[in-house]
Amino acid sequence: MEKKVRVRFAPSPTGGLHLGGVRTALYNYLFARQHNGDFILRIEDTDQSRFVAGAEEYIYESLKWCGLEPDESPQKGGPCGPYRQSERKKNYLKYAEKLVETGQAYYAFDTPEELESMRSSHRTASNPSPQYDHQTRMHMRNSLTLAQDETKNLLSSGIPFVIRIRMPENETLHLNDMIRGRVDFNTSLVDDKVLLKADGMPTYHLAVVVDDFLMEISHAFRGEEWLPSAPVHLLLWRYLFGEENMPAWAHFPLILKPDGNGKLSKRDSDRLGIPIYAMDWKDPITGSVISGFRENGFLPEAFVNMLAVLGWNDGTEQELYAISELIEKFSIDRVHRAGAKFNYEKAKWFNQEWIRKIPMDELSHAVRKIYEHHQLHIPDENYLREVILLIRERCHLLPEFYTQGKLFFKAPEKWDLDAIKAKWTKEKAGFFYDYIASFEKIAEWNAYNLEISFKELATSQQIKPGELQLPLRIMLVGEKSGPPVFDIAALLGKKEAALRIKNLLAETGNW
RNA sequence: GCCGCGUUGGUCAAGGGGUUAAGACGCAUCCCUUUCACGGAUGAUUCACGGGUUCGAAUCCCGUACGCGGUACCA
Repeated sequence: MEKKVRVRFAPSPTGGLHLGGVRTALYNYLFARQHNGDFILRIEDTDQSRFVAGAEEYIYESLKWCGLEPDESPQKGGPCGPYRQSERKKNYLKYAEKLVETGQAYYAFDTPEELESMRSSHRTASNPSPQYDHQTRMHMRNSLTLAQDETKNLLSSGIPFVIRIRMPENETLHLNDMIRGRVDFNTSLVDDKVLLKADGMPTYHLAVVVDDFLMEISHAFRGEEWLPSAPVHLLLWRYLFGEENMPAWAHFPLILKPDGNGKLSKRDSDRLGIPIYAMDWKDPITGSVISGFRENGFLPEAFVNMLAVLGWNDGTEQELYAISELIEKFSIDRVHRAGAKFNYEKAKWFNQEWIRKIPMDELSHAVRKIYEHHQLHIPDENYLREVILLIRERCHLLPEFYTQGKLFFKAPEKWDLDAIKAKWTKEKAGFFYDYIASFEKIAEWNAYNLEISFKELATSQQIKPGELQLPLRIMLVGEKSGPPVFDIAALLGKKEAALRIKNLLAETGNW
């Protein structure tokens, strides 16, 4: 019988959720959904010293914003709880001890100082980082080198100890990665990783394996940085639960910084002025804020879409996908093997596309929040929608709905006078007075009629209509740019349009 | 150093023995618009290098270079 698909996203709560993390979560989610499986959030907080308050909630909220709500999580619970490794501490010791009994692991009593002295004494130019491995382990203080009673005594005396895996010598391990195919490792080249730390907490290596087993994880997907330690996990599965029960592995490529090389990091956010977290993350210790896509005006649909195709495509020319479509079309074997540089310009393009794509209800809700935040008075929903219709195609980021749309709610406070002053004449002023007067005769107040009467009047006064358009624009909105002038005037309404024209006309009297 | 993973325009990428080597972002020019955008058209910039295998290599093989990741009682 087929094993039920269960996929976990297992971040450590040491800060915000960067792009690589969200993408891993996304791919995990997509795979789970397309196989009708479960998507699980498991918090890997076994390193208490690096634990950052609030980070766990932040991760959960970020996932929710992205539309990737887990089925099981510390917040929601589930049949395999608890979902925080720190609360599962009691699970791990027995497995580590079992490995010691079978000779596949051993107790080690070396102090940090002793470890450091081993490393420094073995350090050479050709071996800058000596490992605790088959070559050095017999020179250290552990249950392999100590007499049995001595080990027993040390253990019962309460002296701190760790349990390390005993890597076999010269064995070739094959990992079948869903993205990379077969990857070979020689066990002699992998060190005797600590499995259980002196504080009784497991390291990641023991914890993933035990938890993946206990939580019946069927597919284990994570970032490429984990590939080098995969042989340890493989061996642990073989020793503890049987290799045949091991989840299928896939290691996703890294997301690289936009300039230069290397993994995208939170420092790049400030340096380049770009968001790299899903949502703003405020570090509770330093108080510094790493900016997020949400606060920069991204739609979650766009953010997720952009991330999905950064390192994956379905082989067609399609680039725009709703999450439901991604569930349908995503396939792990089409995920790229190479890391991808993050490109903020392209990210903005995705957002622009999604601003056009989402339903008006959703957009108007988001835009209303922005306007209310800026304390703009919205007369009614219909007016709001008319404004959105007019400027929607011009916006890349949500805050632009404010910069481009505020003129519909608030008269300009200053005008770009330089744009019209030089070519201004008394005749032009006269034209605008007449134009306002003509408003009363316009049968139906709309952009088309406004334009027709504007042009007719201009022609009758022997002024080129083109020369009058820029002044009209400045009168209405203060700036040279924006949607078509007559559309603006139409939407503003007769009274407001006339008022704005008069205001500037009063100003021109001083020229 | 050692181990692992990579390498198609500036960026994301399709293509997996025969292609004029797709497409998108960005850039440039032009058109549309008497604004700015949007849109449309056109263009510049590519298979890391060296050897093989083959009638034929971006594609297969071997080297090399370069980049990244790992080499913690961090995840």
